[in-house]
Amino acid sequence: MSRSSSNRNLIIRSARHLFYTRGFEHTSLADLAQDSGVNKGSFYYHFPSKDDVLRAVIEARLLDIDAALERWQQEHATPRLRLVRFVHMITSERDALVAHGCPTGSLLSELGKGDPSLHQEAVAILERYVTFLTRQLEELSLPEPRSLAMHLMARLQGAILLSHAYHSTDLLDREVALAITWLDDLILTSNPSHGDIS
Amino acid sequence: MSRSSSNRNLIIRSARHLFYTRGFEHTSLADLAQDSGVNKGSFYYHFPSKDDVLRAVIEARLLDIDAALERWQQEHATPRLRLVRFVHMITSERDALVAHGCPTGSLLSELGKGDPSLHQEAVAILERYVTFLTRQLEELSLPEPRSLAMHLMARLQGAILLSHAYHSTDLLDREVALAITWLDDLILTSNPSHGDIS
DNA sequence: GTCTATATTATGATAGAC
DNA sequence: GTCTATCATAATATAGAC
Repeated sequence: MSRSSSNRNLIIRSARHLFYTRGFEHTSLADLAQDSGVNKGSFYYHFPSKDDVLRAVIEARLLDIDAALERWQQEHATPRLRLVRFVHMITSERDALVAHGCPTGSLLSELGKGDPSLHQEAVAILERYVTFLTRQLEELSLPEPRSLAMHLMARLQGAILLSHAYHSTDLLDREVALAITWLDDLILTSNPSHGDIS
Repeated sequence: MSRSSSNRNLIIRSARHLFYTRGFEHTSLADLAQDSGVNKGSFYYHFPSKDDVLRAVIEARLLDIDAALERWQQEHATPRLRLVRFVHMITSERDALVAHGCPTGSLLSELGKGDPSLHQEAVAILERYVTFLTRQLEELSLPEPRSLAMHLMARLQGAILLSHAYHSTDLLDREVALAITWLDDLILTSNPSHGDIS
């Protein structure tokens, strides 16, 4: 890997972290330069604008998400287990979520007020998860799987928002447990045969 | 009402609108001056800083919310009807919510990354609603009423976030209907006597 | 209380040597 | 590809006349 590609990656690495913890607008190029160790002047060699750093960050997240979803698809035998694995992602990230909110949700919220083109790119992240969830619910032969996927996403996004507002991990844990229960009820009442496999 | 108080109110009025539709950070004092018709120079006569304009906006919203909750308390005979009235607020505001998100949720999200003291003031808005919901659920003798109130808030916040992201009123309407169903199930299964009153 | 400047600072972005 | 220096602008905030 060439030096330039390395510096480019260092910038993206720092940007992922800072855009999440401080927000996109609140992170200056100076912050990024300091955190990454890359000189401010080199910046515009790698990216035409600050917006494009965000685009690169979103692209990097999409790659990570695709890899994770693919992994879950392989590692877990049933759709139910894959759904549970998705919800448990929240438990494993709980501290960061309570401290800084959901990376995707915050981005959506921040970009919702600004550039529509950037907002669309943030929606693409959300859509990756929704598509994954929809596929699992479809495999369970549940009716209107996409609406169910949206419902699950909405519950979790809301749970993270409130947990962040109140700085409460308990609240987050409770909502995660409720979501799992909801999922199980959904699966068992609609198609009992899926219950025992998982 | 003196001239100054009028201008102060004009500023707050514009700020409520612009902070909501464009976000706090994205609204400059120049924007505020233009929209309100109040000269930029007069600004610091009425407010020590831009942050204090936001504080005034939050205060104004708190007053409005308290008035609305009080009204609902009077106008609706049962806790269930008050809860339903709360959820229906979302339906009546649907266009703005889909276009700009939830005023409270956006503010929480934006301030979560910034000044902690301002963030706390935004949480106070949320808390007003949560307290109201908790009281209604308490009157219905439901167990852990505050957790249930948080759950309802989380669902609705999440629903608004996704509806805004996807610009979908249908999604919002579906989630509102689900929330009402959830409420009714909750009330009927836990204490059937409350069902017929409403 | 309101208005016309103006100070100050931060930030995204550029120029050009190396 | 990287660095130093600098520009241009926009935004918060202030000074002071009226």
